[in-house]
Parts: sequence; C-alpha cells; structure tokens
Amino acid sequence: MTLKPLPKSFYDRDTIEVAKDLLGKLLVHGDKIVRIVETEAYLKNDPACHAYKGMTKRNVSMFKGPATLYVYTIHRQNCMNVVTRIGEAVLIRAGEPIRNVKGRTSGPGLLSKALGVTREMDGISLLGPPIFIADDGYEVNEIVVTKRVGVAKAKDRPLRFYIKGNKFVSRK
DNA sequence: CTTCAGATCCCCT
DNA sequence: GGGGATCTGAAGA
Repeated sequence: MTLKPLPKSFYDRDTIEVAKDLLGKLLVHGDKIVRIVETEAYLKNDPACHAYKGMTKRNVSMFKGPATLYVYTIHRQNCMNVVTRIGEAVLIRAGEPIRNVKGRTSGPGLLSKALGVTREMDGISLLGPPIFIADDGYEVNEIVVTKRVGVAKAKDRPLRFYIKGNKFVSRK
C-alpha cells in the first residue's frame, strides 16, 4: 500500500467539510500511523478559536494558509491541528493506532504524545514527510455530530465530529 | 514584572 | 463525575 499525501486543495475548503472528511483518513508521522476518528472544527468567527482575536505569537501558524500544522501547548499537553483557510483549523482529537503507535490515543494530548508530535513542529507543512495525511480508501459508515469538548466559549456549537461506534473516540 | 486563563489528563470518591 | 496539577503565553500595571 502506497500512502500519498492529500493535496493542498483538500484543505482549501470549508473547514467543517474538511473536519468531516478527515475522519477515517490516515495520519502519518515518520513510521507511525493512526486513523483519525475524532475531530473538531474551529472557525474564524468562533470565540473559542485561537485566531478569533487576531494573530499572536502562539497562533501564527493558523494564518499560514491550508495544509499547515498548528501545534499548541496547554496544561502541559500538546494538541495538533490542521489549518484549513486563514484563521481556521481542525483539531485532531483522537486516533486509532494502525502502526508503530504505542500508548493511548483517545484525546488531543495523548494522541500528540503517542505520535511524537511536539511544538517544534508547529507551522510545518502537511503535504509531505515527515508528517502528512493520506487516504487509503477507508469508508466511514456514519458520522456523529455533537458539541465540542472542553472549550469554555461557544460550547453549544455542533462542531465536533467522530466515527460512530469507534472505541477510540475520546468521549461519548 | 505580575497575574491569570486555558481546545487536558489523572486520580480519587 | 469532579477537582486539582502544572506550564506557556497573553494581558494588564
């Protein structure tokens, strides 16, 4: 099986569409692979989005355009995001271990740790090695839409997506 | 320089 | 199910 990175055009679409389409895709970092099973969308006009109040030192990666990796640290945990359009991104919340992944992956911090993603990787491209997202033809049966987890603002927006029945989803 | 809030996780009850 | 740990960066004085 040859894994080919998704093209930039995949990310240059409506953030919610990208968030849903990312479900079932393979996230590849070096020799480690997980299947994305849970995501959250963060929009430009969304108070919970880091880019909501403009560009800061921390979130500059969210303004670098489609297919950029945005990694931020919170509570001693790293969380990884996929930037779509300027100021918008998709948080990868959980993954299913496919190859060379040890430990738990059900949660943003745990997933980043299991994949070896650090904040030094903030701002790099997702269009090729060492990190990229690929499609192996896996088809998602059913997508569940719910409110986001953990955010303090705009918590009622239905912007969280996960694969129904997948046991690696971080929370019901 | 000081204060404080946060897209989390772990452990105890 | 709930509270505390613990650190980085943003905001205010």
